[in-house]
Amino acid sequence: MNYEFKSIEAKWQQFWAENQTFKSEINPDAPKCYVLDMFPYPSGAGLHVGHPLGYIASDIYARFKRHQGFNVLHPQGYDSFGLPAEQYAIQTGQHPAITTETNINRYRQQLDKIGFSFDWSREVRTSSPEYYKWTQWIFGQLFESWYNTALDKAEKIETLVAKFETSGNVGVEAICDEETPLFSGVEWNAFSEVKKQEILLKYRIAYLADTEVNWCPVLGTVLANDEIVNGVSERGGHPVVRKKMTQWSMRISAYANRFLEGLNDLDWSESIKETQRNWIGKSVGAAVSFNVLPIQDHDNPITIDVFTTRPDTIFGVSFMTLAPEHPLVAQITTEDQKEAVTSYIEATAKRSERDRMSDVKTISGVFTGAYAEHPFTKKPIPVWIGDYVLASYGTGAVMAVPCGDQRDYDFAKHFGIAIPNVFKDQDISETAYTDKANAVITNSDFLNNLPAKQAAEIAIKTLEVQAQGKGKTQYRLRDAVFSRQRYWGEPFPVYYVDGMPQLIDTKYFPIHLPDVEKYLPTETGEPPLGRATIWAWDTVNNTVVENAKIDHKTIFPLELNTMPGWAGSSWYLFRYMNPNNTDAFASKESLDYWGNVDLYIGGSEHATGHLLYARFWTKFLYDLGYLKVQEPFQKMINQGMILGESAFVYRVSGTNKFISKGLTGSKEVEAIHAHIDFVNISNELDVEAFKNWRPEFANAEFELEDGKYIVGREVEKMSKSKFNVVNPDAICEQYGADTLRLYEMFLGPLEQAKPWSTAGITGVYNFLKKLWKLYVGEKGLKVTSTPASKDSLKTLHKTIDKVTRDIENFSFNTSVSTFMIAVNELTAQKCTSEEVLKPLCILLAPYAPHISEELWSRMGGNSSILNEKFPLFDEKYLKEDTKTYPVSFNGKMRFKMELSLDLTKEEIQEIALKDERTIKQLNGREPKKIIVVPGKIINFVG
RNA sequence: GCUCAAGUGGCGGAAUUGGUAGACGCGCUGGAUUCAAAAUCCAGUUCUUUCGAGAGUGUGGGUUCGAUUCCCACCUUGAGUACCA
Repeated sequence: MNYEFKSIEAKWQQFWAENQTFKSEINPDAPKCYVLDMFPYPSGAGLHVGHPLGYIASDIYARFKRHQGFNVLHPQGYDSFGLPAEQYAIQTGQHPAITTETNINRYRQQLDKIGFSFDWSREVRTSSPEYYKWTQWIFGQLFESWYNTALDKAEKIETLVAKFETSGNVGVEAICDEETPLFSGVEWNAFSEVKKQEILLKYRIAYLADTEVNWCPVLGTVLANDEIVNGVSERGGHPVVRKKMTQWSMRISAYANRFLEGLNDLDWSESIKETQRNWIGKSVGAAVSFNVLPIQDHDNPITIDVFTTRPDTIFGVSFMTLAPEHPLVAQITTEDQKEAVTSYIEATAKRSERDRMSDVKTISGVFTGAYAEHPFTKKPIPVWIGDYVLASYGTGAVMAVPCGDQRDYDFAKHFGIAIPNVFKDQDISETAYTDKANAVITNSDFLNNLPAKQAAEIAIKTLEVQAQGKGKTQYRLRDAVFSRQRYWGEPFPVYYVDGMPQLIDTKYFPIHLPDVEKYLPTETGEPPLGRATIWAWDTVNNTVVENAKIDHKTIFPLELNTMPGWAGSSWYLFRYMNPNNTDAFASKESLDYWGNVDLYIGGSEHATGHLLYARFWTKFLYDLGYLKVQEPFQKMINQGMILGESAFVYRVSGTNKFISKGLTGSKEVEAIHAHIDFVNISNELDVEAFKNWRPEFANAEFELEDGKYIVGREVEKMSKSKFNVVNPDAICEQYGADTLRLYEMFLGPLEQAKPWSTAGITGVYNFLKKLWKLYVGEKGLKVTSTPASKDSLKTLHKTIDKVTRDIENFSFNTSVSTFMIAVNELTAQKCTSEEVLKPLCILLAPYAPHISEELWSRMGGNSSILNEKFPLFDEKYLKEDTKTYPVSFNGKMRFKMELSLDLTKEEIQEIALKDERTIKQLNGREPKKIIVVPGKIINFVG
C-alpha cells in the first residue's frame, strides 16, 4: 500500500472537525498553555507559503504541549478592520465588508488544508459588532480614566473629580496636558459644566486635543508615528505632512517607564526589546530655564527652557540654540539680526524634514542678536538658531556645551564661538569629550573636582533652589493618535454637546458602523462617516439616527472619525479566552485561568506598533482590576520572512527580443519579471507559456543557449507584483500538508529570513514515503508486538532526546533531520516492533499530524493520537554500551573518547594510548604513570 | 554614525556549547532495476594533489595540547534606528 496523503489528510481533517478535537475548555486541574499566532489581516492575495511558517511552528508547539498534558489554548482569528483591509477594498472597487468576508473565507479554506490544531470555536474578527462592542467599551474605560503618577497607575475619573472638588488640581500628581492651569477646589466647583469637561479632557487617558499630526493626503488619514517609515507612510509609501488637527489621542506615554521595566521579565529576543527601548527613548537629566536678557519683568521673565542630559556640564555652556520653528524666535530676535534670521528660517522651511535629516553634515545657523543669562555665572550667553535642533523633540531648544557634545562642538567651531573646557585632564582641541562615566568636572565653581554623576545631582539641586530648573526624565515616546479619517474601523461611542465629547452609555454598545455607500477617504480629511449622511445620536431614544436634523437639544452630532487598526488588535488575546461573552470582554473566570499568552509567534515588524499598544491596553486593564497580568505576551518568537525567488528574462532595450541569461554579455537589456510558474528547476523558461502570458510577448523573439532560454534569479520579498508567489494550496495538492509542514520547518532556522525553493521538497516527501513503508507493507501493517532490538531502542531514545530539546528550543529544522535519520536507521534494522514504532509515531505527530494519526489508528490506537503522552527520554538506552571518557594527563583535561563499557581499565588505557591525539601530545615520550580515576577519568602523567 | 544579528562545500544548513568540521536534505557523478522513462534502491560527492599527503569554517593576530566555538583588530552582508540635546 502506498502513502496516499490525499485521502489520509482529508480523512483526519474531517475527523478533527467532527470530533471538535481542538476545542479547549477551562480545566482548573490541568496546567494551561496559551499558544498564539499574530492574527492575520485578510488581504486579497490569499496566503503564500510564507504565511503558514509561524502558524506551523506554533502548531507544533501547541500539539507538543497537549501531548505533555497541558490544557492548550490555541485560537485563530482575523484582524479585519483597518487600513490594509480597506485599501484592498478600494483598489478592487468593492465594499470592505464584502472583500473582508470573501478574503476570510479564502484564508480559512487555505488554513484548513494545512491541518492546524486551531480551536475555531473561538474565532474572533475585529470587524464584527460582537467584537468591536468591547473595543468600544475599552475605549470608554480609557476615556473615563486618568493616570495617577503618585500611585503610578490608571484610575477611574471619579477619583480625580473628587480631588478637584475638595482641593482643586493643586498637588494632584497626574499625567496631563502641559498647559493645564492651576485651580482650587472652590474654583472647580464654580466652573461651568463645559469648563469642567474641558479640564477633565486634559487628564483623560483617551483624550481629544489639537495636536500636530502626521497627515497623509493620499491615504486621506492621519497616521501614528509607528505607521511612518522614513518620512512616508508604511502602507503604500505615500508622503506625510505635519498638520494641526483636533484628534483623539492616547496617553500611552504615561506608561513609558513601566514599559521599560516590564521588558526585563519578558522572554523576547534582545533585538525586539532593544527596538522598544529605543522607541521609548528614556533620557534622564534636567529641565533648565535660562532668562532672556534684558530681564524686564522680574516676576515673570521671558525664559528659554531646555532639556539636558548633562546638567553637570552647565558651566561649559557658551551659547544656546533654538530650533528655527521655536516660538520665541520672533520675540527675541534683535532689529539688526532680523533680516538674517528671517532669511535663514525661510531657507530651512524650504527643506523638508527628510532633507534636513539626511543632510547631517552641513552646519548652518544664525545669531539672533539676543542673549540669555547663565543661571549661575549670570554671564550673557548668545542665543543662536540652528536646524540641528529639532522642534519636535524636548523643548526645541538646547543649552550648547561644545566641550561635551559633538554637534555643539562642530557648531561652535564653524561659527567661531568659544569652547570652554569643563573636563579635568581632557584634551578637547580636536573633538568634544562625550564620555559621561569617567568625566571629572573642572572650571565649574562649586562643581569642581566632582565626577560627572555627582556634579549633575548638585547642579540640579542648586537649580531647584534658584527655581530655574529641576530633575527631569524625558521620553521620546509620544502619545498615540487614535483617530482615523477612514470608514473601515470602529466608530467612537461618542457624541458632542457644546463641542465637548460625551461617552454614550455602554449599555447601548455596540455603536454599529453604518453601511454607507460612499466610504472612500477624502483628501481634505473629512471623515467618510459624515459625508454621505448626517450621522447623529438621539439622546431620547438612545440610538444612532441618520439624516436627522441635529438640533443640539436631543439630537447631537456623533464622532465621525473611526479608530485605528491597532485598536482591535490590542486586546484580542483576551477575547479568545471567552469569545462569545455578551456581558464582558471576557469573564473573570476565563481571564484568571488563561492569564496571558505563554508563546506568541509573529513577525518582528510590529515591535513599535502592535506589541507596544497591546502592552499598553493590558497594563491599563490591569490597573483597573480587570486582569491579573501586566504583560500580554510572556514569550515571543519572531519568525523570519520567507522570500521568493523571482525569475527574470532579459529584453534588448527598445526591441521585443529576449536573450538567454548567459548571452546578455555587455548588451543593453532590461530585466523583466517572468512568472515563476513558467520556469523549471534548471531555470529553463517555458517559452510558449511566456508568449501566451501577455499579448505584448506574443511575437517576441528568443535567443537561446543550447536550445534553452535560461532565466536570471533573484531573491526578493514574495509578492504578487513580482510573480514569485508560491501558493501553499499547490504544495498540499502535490505533496500533502504533512510534507509542506515538515518542509517549511526544514528550510532553516525559524527566526531567519530565507528564500523559498520548492526544489528540495522531494527529500522531505521521500522521508514520509519511507516512514510509511516502515509501518505499512504490501500486505498491510508491518508492526508487530515483538520486543525491539537494542539498536532500535537506542535510535528511538536518541530521537526522543533530540526532538524534545528541539521543540523546547524552537529549532524545528534539525528535528526533521533527526526523524530522517531515525527512519533510515530503523529501516536498516528492519525494526517492526511497536515498542519503538508507537512512540516514534507520537514524536512525529506535532510535525506531521495526518500521517501520524493514520498510522496510530492502524496500530489500533484509540481516538486521536493527541491524547497520547509524549514519550519520555531514558538515558539508559544510549549509555548502555558506551561511555564518554574524558582523557587527561598532567592534571589537565585533554579530550573525550567514546568507548565501550565492557572494556577493562587496561584496554581503555591501551586504546587511549593508541589514539592519535595522545600520540601527538606525548610526542614520543612514554607516559610514566597512568591513572584511572574510578568510573571516568584516565590520567597519564608524562 | 550608533545598536543588534550573521559570515561554514555547488545550494539550504548541522556540529551534544572547547574535543575526529561539513550531520540531514537538495543538486551532481556512477551503478542496479526498466524496452525506455518516471519512481525506487545502492555507492560516491569540501578543495588541492605527483594519491603519499596537504589545506580548510570572511581576513589577520592571540589564548589553548586542541578553536566553527573564547579574546582583540579588520572586512562583508542583513535588520533596526538616526541631528534625541
